[in-house]
Amino acid sequence: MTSPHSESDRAGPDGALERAERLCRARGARLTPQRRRVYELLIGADGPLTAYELLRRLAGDGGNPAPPTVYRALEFLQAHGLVHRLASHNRYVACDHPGHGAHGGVFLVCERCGHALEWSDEDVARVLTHSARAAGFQVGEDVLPEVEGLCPGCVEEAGE
Amino acid sequence: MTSPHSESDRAGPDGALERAERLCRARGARLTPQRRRVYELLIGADGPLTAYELLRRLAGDGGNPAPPTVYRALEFLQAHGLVHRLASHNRYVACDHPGHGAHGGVFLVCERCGHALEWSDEDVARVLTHSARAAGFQVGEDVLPEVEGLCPGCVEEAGE
DNA sequence: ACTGGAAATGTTATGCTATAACAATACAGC
DNA sequence: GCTGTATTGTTATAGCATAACATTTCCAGT
Repeated sequence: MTSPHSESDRAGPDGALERAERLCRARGARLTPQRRRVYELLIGADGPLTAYELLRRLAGDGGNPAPPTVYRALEFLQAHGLVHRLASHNRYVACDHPGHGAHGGVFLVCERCGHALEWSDEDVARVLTHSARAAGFQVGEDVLPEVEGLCPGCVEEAGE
Repeated sequence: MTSPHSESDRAGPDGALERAERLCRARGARLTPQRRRVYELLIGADGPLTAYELLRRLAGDGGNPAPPTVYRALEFLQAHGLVHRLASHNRYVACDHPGHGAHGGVFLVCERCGHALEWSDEDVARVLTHSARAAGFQVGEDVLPEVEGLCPGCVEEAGE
Protein backbone atom coordinates (compact mmCIF):
# COMPACT_ATOMS: atom_id res chain seq x y z
CA MET A 1 0.00 0.00 0.00
CA THR A 2 1.19 3.41 -0.93
CA SER A 3 0.09 6.57 0.80
CA PRO A 4 1.29 10.03 1.68
CA HIS A 5 0.87 9.28 5.36
CA SER A 6 -1.57 7.60 7.69
CA GLU A 7 -4.86 9.27 8.47
CA SER A 8 -4.00 9.81 12.11
CA ASP A 9 -1.07 12.03 11.20
CA ARG A 10 -2.99 14.39 9.05
CA ALA A 11 -3.85 17.82 10.34
CA GLY A 12 -5.35 21.01 9.04
CA PRO A 13 -3.43 24.24 8.85
CA ASP A 14 -4.06 24.83 12.54
CA GLY A 15 -3.59 21.28 13.64
CA ALA A 16 -0.07 21.32 12.28
CA LEU A 17 0.89 24.16 14.57
CA GLU A 18 -0.65 22.58 17.62
CA ARG A 19 1.06 19.33 16.83
CA ALA A 20 4.38 21.13 16.48
CA GLU A 21 3.80 22.76 19.86
CA ARG A 22 3.15 19.39 21.43
CA LEU A 23 6.13 17.80 19.76
CA CYS A 24 8.48 20.52 20.94
CA ARG A 25 7.08 20.56 24.45
CA ALA A 26 7.50 16.81 24.66
CA ARG A 27 11.14 17.17 23.71
CA GLY A 28 11.89 20.17 25.86
CA ALA A 29 12.57 22.16 22.69
CA ARG A 30 11.50 25.78 22.54
CA LEU A 31 9.26 26.71 19.66
CA THR A 32 9.86 30.43 20.06
CA PRO A 33 7.79 33.09 18.28
CA GLN A 34 10.42 33.47 15.55
CA ARG A 35 10.59 29.76 14.87
CA ARG A 36 6.86 29.45 15.09
CA ARG A 37 6.44 32.31 12.65
CA VAL A 38 8.76 30.76 10.09
CA TYR A 39 6.92 27.47 10.44
CA GLU A 40 3.57 29.24 9.97
CA LEU A 41 4.84 30.96 6.85
CA LEU A 42 5.92 27.64 5.37
CA ILE A 43 2.64 25.97 6.26
CA GLY A 44 0.71 28.81 4.68
CA ALA A 45 2.90 29.05 1.63
CA ASP A 46 1.79 27.95 -1.79
CA GLY A 47 4.75 25.67 -2.35
CA PRO A 48 8.35 25.57 -1.20
CA LEU A 49 10.00 28.89 -0.33
CA THR A 50 13.58 30.11 -0.43
CA ALA A 51 15.22 31.40 2.72
CA TYR A 52 15.16 34.90 1.30
CA GLU A 53 11.48 34.71 0.45
CA LEU A 54 10.89 33.81 4.08
CA LEU A 55 13.11 36.70 5.07
CA ARG A 56 11.05 39.14 3.03
CA ARG A 57 7.84 37.85 4.58
CA LEU A 58 9.29 38.18 8.05
CA ALA A 59 10.28 41.73 7.20
CA GLY A 60 6.66 42.34 6.29
CA ASP A 61 5.77 41.74 9.94
CA GLY A 62 7.92 44.70 10.90
CA GLY A 63 11.36 44.47 12.44
CA ASN A 64 14.53 44.20 10.46
CA PRO A 65 15.47 40.53 10.21
CA ALA A 66 18.80 39.47 8.71
CA PRO A 67 19.59 36.17 6.96
CA PRO A 68 20.87 34.37 10.06
CA THR A 69 17.48 34.87 11.67
CA VAL A 70 15.70 32.77 9.11
CA TYR A 71 18.51 30.25 8.69
CA ARG A 72 18.61 29.63 12.41
CA ALA A 73 14.89 29.10 12.58
CA LEU A 74 15.10 26.71 9.64
CA GLU A 75 17.95 24.84 11.29
CA PHE A 76 15.86 24.31 14.40
CA LEU A 77 12.77 23.26 12.47
CA GLN A 78 14.74 20.83 10.34
CA ALA A 79 16.39 19.33 13.41
CA HIS A 80 12.93 18.52 14.74
CA GLY A 81 11.60 17.21 11.45
CA LEU A 82 9.11 20.04 11.04
CA VAL A 83 10.71 21.32 7.86
CA HIS A 84 12.64 19.77 4.99
CA ARG A 85 15.17 21.36 2.72
CA LEU A 86 14.69 20.81 -1.00
CA ALA A 87 18.33 20.81 -1.96
CA SER A 88 17.67 20.62 -5.67
CA HIS A 89 15.98 24.02 -5.60
CA ASN A 90 17.40 25.74 -2.52
CA ARG A 91 13.96 25.82 -0.98
CA TYR A 92 12.30 24.83 2.26
CA VAL A 93 8.97 23.19 2.88
CA ALA A 94 6.88 22.33 5.93
CA CYS A 95 6.73 18.63 6.69
CA ASP A 96 3.51 16.72 6.18
CA HIS A 97 3.86 14.44 9.11
CA PRO A 98 6.45 15.50 11.65
CA GLY A 99 7.50 13.24 14.45
CA HIS A 100 8.30 10.30 12.21
CA GLY A 101 11.70 11.14 10.99
CA ALA A 102 11.62 10.79 7.23
CA HIS A 103 11.66 7.03 6.97
CA GLY A 104 10.81 5.62 3.64
CA GLY A 105 9.77 8.41 1.42
CA VAL A 106 10.59 10.55 -1.56
CA PHE A 107 9.97 14.12 -2.51
CA LEU A 108 8.07 14.43 -5.74
CA VAL A 109 9.00 17.83 -7.10
CA CYS A 110 7.10 19.27 -10.03
CA GLU A 111 9.49 20.70 -12.57
CA ARG A 112 6.73 22.85 -13.99
CA CYS A 113 4.94 24.50 -11.05
CA GLY A 114 7.54 23.87 -8.37
CA HIS A 115 5.24 22.21 -5.89
CA ALA A 116 6.63 19.38 -3.80
CA LEU A 117 4.80 16.38 -2.44
CA GLU A 118 6.27 14.32 0.34
CA TRP A 119 5.38 10.76 -0.48
CA SER A 120 5.80 7.90 1.94
CA ASP A 121 6.33 4.46 0.54
CA GLU A 122 7.87 1.53 2.29
CA ASP A 123 8.59 -0.22 -0.98
CA VAL A 124 10.70 2.65 -2.20
CA ALA A 125 12.65 2.68 1.02
CA ARG A 126 13.19 -1.06 0.91
CA VAL A 127 14.34 -1.19 -2.70
CA LEU A 128 16.57 1.83 -2.26
CA THR A 129 18.23 0.37 0.80
CA HIS A 130 18.60 -3.01 -0.84
CA SER A 131 20.08 -1.55 -4.00
CA ALA A 132 22.51 0.60 -2.10
CA ARG A 133 23.66 -2.33 -0.03
CA ALA A 134 24.60 -4.14 -3.23
CA ALA A 135 27.08 -1.31 -3.73
CA GLY A 136 28.37 -1.70 -0.18
CA PHE A 137 26.63 1.52 0.67
CA GLN A 138 24.82 2.17 3.92
CA VAL A 139 21.87 4.49 3.46
CA GLY A 140 21.45 7.22 6.08
CA GLU A 141 18.58 7.53 8.50
CA ASP A 142 16.52 10.39 7.24
CA VAL A 143 17.17 10.44 3.52
CA LEU A 144 14.39 11.82 1.39
CA PRO A 145 15.47 11.66 -2.24
CA GLU A 146 14.07 14.29 -4.56
CA VAL A 147 12.47 13.12 -7.77
CA GLU A 148 11.70 15.54 -10.57
CA GLY A 149 8.62 15.17 -12.69
CA LEU A 150 5.16 16.52 -13.34
CA CYS A 151 2.46 16.81 -10.69
CA PRO A 152 -1.08 15.66 -11.51
CA GLY A 153 -2.27 19.15 -12.40
CA CYS A 154 0.68 19.87 -14.65
CA VAL A 155 0.43 16.48 -16.35
CA GLU A 156 -3.07 17.47 -17.42
CA GLU A 157 -2.09 20.90 -18.65
CA ALA A 158 0.92 19.53 -20.47
CA GLY A 159 -1.35 17.01 -22.20
CA GLU A 160 -3.59 19.67 -23.69
CA MET B 1 20.73 -8.01 -11.07
CA THR B 2 22.17 -4.83 -9.75
CA SER B 3 25.27 -3.20 -11.14
CA PRO B 4 26.85 0.17 -11.63
CA HIS B 5 26.70 -0.27 -15.38
CA SER B 6 27.26 -2.94 -17.99
CA GLU B 7 30.77 -4.08 -18.80
CA SER B 8 30.67 -2.73 -22.33
CA ASP B 9 30.20 0.83 -21.09
CA ARG B 10 33.17 0.90 -18.85
CA ALA B 11 36.25 2.79 -19.85
CA GLY B 12 39.54 3.82 -18.36
CA PRO B 13 40.45 7.43 -17.74
CA ASP B 14 41.44 7.79 -21.39
CA GLY B 15 38.61 5.76 -22.81
CA ALA B 16 36.11 8.13 -21.27
CA LEU B 17 37.51 11.03 -23.26
CA GLU B 18 37.58 9.12 -26.51
CA ARG B 19 34.05 7.99 -25.93
CA ALA B 20 32.97 11.55 -25.27
CA GLU B 21 34.61 12.64 -28.51
CA ARG B 22 32.75 9.94 -30.42
CA LEU B 23 29.46 10.78 -28.74
CA CYS B 24 29.76 14.46 -29.56
CA ARG B 25 30.89 13.84 -33.11
CA ALA B 26 27.94 11.53 -33.64
CA ARG B 27 25.60 14.27 -32.48
CA GLY B 28 27.26 17.11 -34.30
CA ALA B 29 28.11 18.69 -30.96
CA ARG B 30 31.40 20.46 -30.54
CA LEU B 31 33.56 19.23 -27.69
CA THR B 32 35.77 22.31 -27.71
CA PRO B 33 39.06 22.53 -25.80
CA GLN B 34 37.39 24.39 -22.92
CA ARG B 35 34.64 21.85 -22.58
CA ARG B 36 37.05 19.00 -23.00
CA ARG B 37 39.32 20.46 -20.35
CA VAL B 38 36.50 20.77 -17.81
CA TYR B 39 35.49 17.20 -18.56
CA GLU B 40 39.09 16.03 -18.09
CA LEU B 41 39.31 17.82 -14.77
CA LEU B 42 36.15 16.12 -13.54
CA ILE B 43 37.31 12.72 -14.74
CA GLY B 44 40.64 13.15 -13.02
CA ALA B 45 39.18 14.58 -9.84
CA ASP B 46 39.08 12.69 -6.59
CA GLY B 47 35.35 13.14 -6.10
CA PRO B 48 32.78 15.73 -7.09
CA LEU B 49 33.99 19.31 -7.58
CA THR B 50 32.34 22.68 -7.19
CA ALA B 51 32.18 25.05 -10.13
CA TYR B 52 34.66 27.33 -8.41
CA GLU B 53 37.10 24.51 -7.76
CA LEU B 54 36.98 23.82 -11.47
CA LEU B 55 37.48 27.51 -12.10
CA ARG B 56 40.62 27.57 -9.96
CA ARG B 57 42.01 24.55 -11.76
CA LEU B 58 41.31 26.15 -15.12
CA ALA B 59 43.11 29.25 -13.91
CA GLY B 60 46.08 27.02 -13.14
CA ASP B 61 46.37 26.34 -16.86
CA GLY B 62 46.96 30.05 -17.44
CA GLY B 63 44.42 32.45 -18.83
CA ASN B 64 41.91 34.32 -16.74
CA PRO B 65 38.67 32.37 -16.76
CA ALA B 66 35.53 33.83 -15.21
CA PRO B 67 32.59 31.92 -13.72
CA PRO B 68 30.50 31.86 -16.90
CA THR B 69 33.30 29.97 -18.60
CA VAL B 70 33.00 26.99 -16.33
CA TYR B 71 29.22 27.17 -15.99
CA ARG B 72 28.83 27.17 -19.75
CA ALA B 73 31.08 24.19 -20.13
CA LEU B 74 29.14 22.37 -17.42
CA GLU B 75 25.86 23.23 -19.10
CA PHE B 76 27.05 21.70 -22.34
CA LEU B 77 28.43 18.60 -20.67
CA GLN B 78 25.25 18.06 -18.68
CA ALA B 79 23.12 18.48 -21.80
CA HIS B 80 25.03 15.60 -23.35
CA GLY B 81 24.95 13.43 -20.26
CA LEU B 82 28.69 13.60 -19.73
CA VAL B 83 28.38 15.31 -16.38
CA HIS B 84 25.83 15.32 -13.58
CA ARG B 85 25.10 17.99 -11.05
CA LEU B 86 24.93 16.88 -7.42
CA ALA B 87 22.33 19.37 -6.29
CA SER B 88 22.55 18.40 -2.65
CA HIS B 89 26.15 19.61 -2.49
CA ASN B 90 26.46 22.09 -5.34
CA ARG B 91 28.98 19.88 -7.02
CA TYR B 92 29.58 18.35 -10.42
CA VAL B 93 30.78 14.91 -11.33
CA ALA B 94 31.73 13.13 -14.54
CA CYS B 95 29.24 10.51 -15.64
CA ASP B 96 30.14 6.85 -15.45
CA HIS B 97 28.39 5.78 -18.59
CA PRO B 98 27.41 8.61 -20.89
CA GLY B 99 25.17 8.04 -23.83
CA HIS B 100 22.43 6.33 -21.87
CA GLY B 101 20.62 9.20 -20.41
CA ALA B 102 20.32 8.52 -16.72
CA HIS B 103 17.62 5.89 -16.84
CA GLY B 104 17.11 3.97 -13.69
CA GLY B 105 19.71 4.94 -11.22
CA VAL B 106 20.56 6.72 -8.04
CA PHE B 107 23.47 8.71 -6.78
CA LEU B 108 24.92 7.27 -3.63
CA VAL B 109 26.60 10.19 -1.90
CA CYS B 110 28.86 9.57 1.06
CA GLU B 111 28.10 12.01 3.83
CA ARG B 112 31.52 11.42 5.32
CA CYS B 113 34.05 11.59 2.47
CA GLY B 114 31.86 13.26 -0.13
CA HIS B 115 32.41 10.71 -2.87
CA ALA B 116 29.51 9.92 -5.14
CA LEU B 117 28.71 6.65 -6.85
CA GLU B 118 26.33 6.52 -9.76
CA TRP B 119 24.43 3.30 -9.33
CA SER B 120 22.20 1.86 -12.02
CA ASP B 121 19.32 -0.29 -10.93
CA GLU B 122 16.23 -1.06 -12.92
CA ASP B 123 14.34 -2.07 -9.79
CA VAL B 124 14.83 1.32 -8.25
CA ALA B 125 13.58 3.01 -11.37
CA ARG B 126 10.56 0.75 -11.61
CA VAL B 127 9.50 1.10 -7.98
CA LEU B 128 10.08 4.83 -8.01
CA THR B 129 8.02 5.31 -11.13
CA HIS B 130 5.29 3.05 -9.82
CA SER B 131 5.14 4.76 -6.46
CA ALA B 132 5.05 8.21 -8.01
CA ARG B 133 2.25 7.18 -10.32
CA ALA B 134 0.16 6.30 -7.29
CA ALA B 135 0.42 9.99 -6.43
CA GLY B 136 -0.60 10.96 -9.95
CA PHE B 137 2.94 12.06 -10.52
CA GLN B 138 4.83 11.54 -13.76
CA VAL B 139 8.53 11.00 -13.16
CA GLY B 140 10.86 12.86 -15.51
CA GLU B 141 13.20 11.26 -18.01
CA ASP B 142 16.62 11.71 -16.55
CA VAL B 143 16.03 11.82 -12.83
CA LEU B 144 18.88 10.59 -10.70
CA PRO B 145 17.86 10.89 -7.05
CA GLU B 146 20.61 11.52 -4.56
CA VAL B 147 20.80 9.27 -1.54
CA GLU B 148 22.96 10.17 1.44
CA GLY B 149 24.78 7.52 3.37
CA LEU B 150 28.15 5.94 4.00
CA CYS B 151 30.33 4.50 1.26
CA PRO B 152 31.98 1.10 1.81
CA GLY B 153 35.26 2.61 2.97
CA CYS B 154 33.61 4.96 5.42
CA VAL B 155 31.32 2.26 6.79
CA GLU B 156 34.45 0.36 7.77
CA GLU B 157 36.15 3.32 9.38
CA ALA B 158 32.98 4.32 11.20
CA GLY B 159 32.73 0.80 12.60
CA GLU B 160 36.14 0.93 14.27
C1' DA C 1 13.63 38.17 44.01
C1' DC C 2 18.65 37.46 42.61
C1' DT C 3 22.02 35.70 39.86
C1' DG C 4 24.91 32.91 36.86
C1' DG C 5 25.07 30.32 32.81
C1' DA C 6 23.06 28.68 28.62
C1' DA C 7 20.15 29.44 24.84
C1' DA C 8 18.37 32.48 21.57
C1' DT C 9 18.52 36.60 18.93
C1' DG C 10 20.62 40.83 16.84
C1' DT C 11 24.12 42.73 13.88
C1' DT C 12 27.81 43.21 10.67
C1' DA C 13 30.50 41.34 7.43
C1' DT C 14 31.83 38.08 4.15
C1' DG C 15 32.24 33.96 1.18
C1' DC C 16 30.27 30.90 -2.11
C1' DT C 17 27.04 29.80 -6.03
C1' DA C 18 25.06 31.18 -10.33
C1' DT C 19 23.45 34.04 -14.09
C1' DA C 20 22.40 38.45 -16.91
C1' DA C 21 23.93 41.29 -20.46
C1' DC C 22 26.72 42.66 -23.98
C1' DA C 23 31.23 42.56 -26.70
C1' DA C 24 34.50 40.05 -29.28
C1' DT C 25 35.99 36.05 -31.65
C1' DA C 26 36.00 31.64 -34.05
C1' DC C 27 33.79 28.46 -36.95
C1' DA C 28 30.90 26.05 -40.61
C1' DG C 29 28.33 26.36 -44.74
C1' DC C 30 27.84 28.63 -48.75
C1' DG D 1 36.06 35.28 -48.87
C1' DC D 2 31.37 36.30 -46.86
C1' DT D 3 27.80 35.63 -43.62
C1' DG D 4 25.35 34.11 -39.93
C1' DT D 5 25.60 31.22 -35.85
C1' DA D 6 27.97 29.25 -32.01
C1' DT D 7 31.32 29.95 -28.73
C1' DT D 8 34.07 32.56 -25.63
C1' DG D 9 35.46 36.88 -23.08
C1' DT D 10 34.28 40.38 -19.79
C1' DT D 11 31.93 43.01 -16.38
C1' DA D 12 28.53 43.28 -13.22
C1' DT D 13 25.16 41.62 -10.21
C1' DA D 14 21.71 38.58 -8.05
C1' DG D 15 20.94 34.91 -4.87
C1' DC D 16 22.30 31.51 -1.15
C1' DA D 17 24.53 30.66 3.26
C1' DT D 18 27.49 31.18 7.27
C1' DA D 19 31.28 33.24 10.44
C1' DA D 20 32.02 36.02 14.28
C1' DC D 21 30.84 38.63 17.96
C1' DA D 22 27.49 41.59 20.77
C1' DT D 23 23.23 41.61 23.23
C1' DT D 24 19.20 39.92 25.19
C1' DT D 25 16.14 36.44 27.07
C1' DC D 26 15.12 32.62 29.69
C1' DC D 27 15.44 29.20 33.18
C1' DA D 28 17.50 26.77 37.17
C1' DG D 29 19.30 26.99 41.55
C1' DT D 30 19.67 29.57 45.44
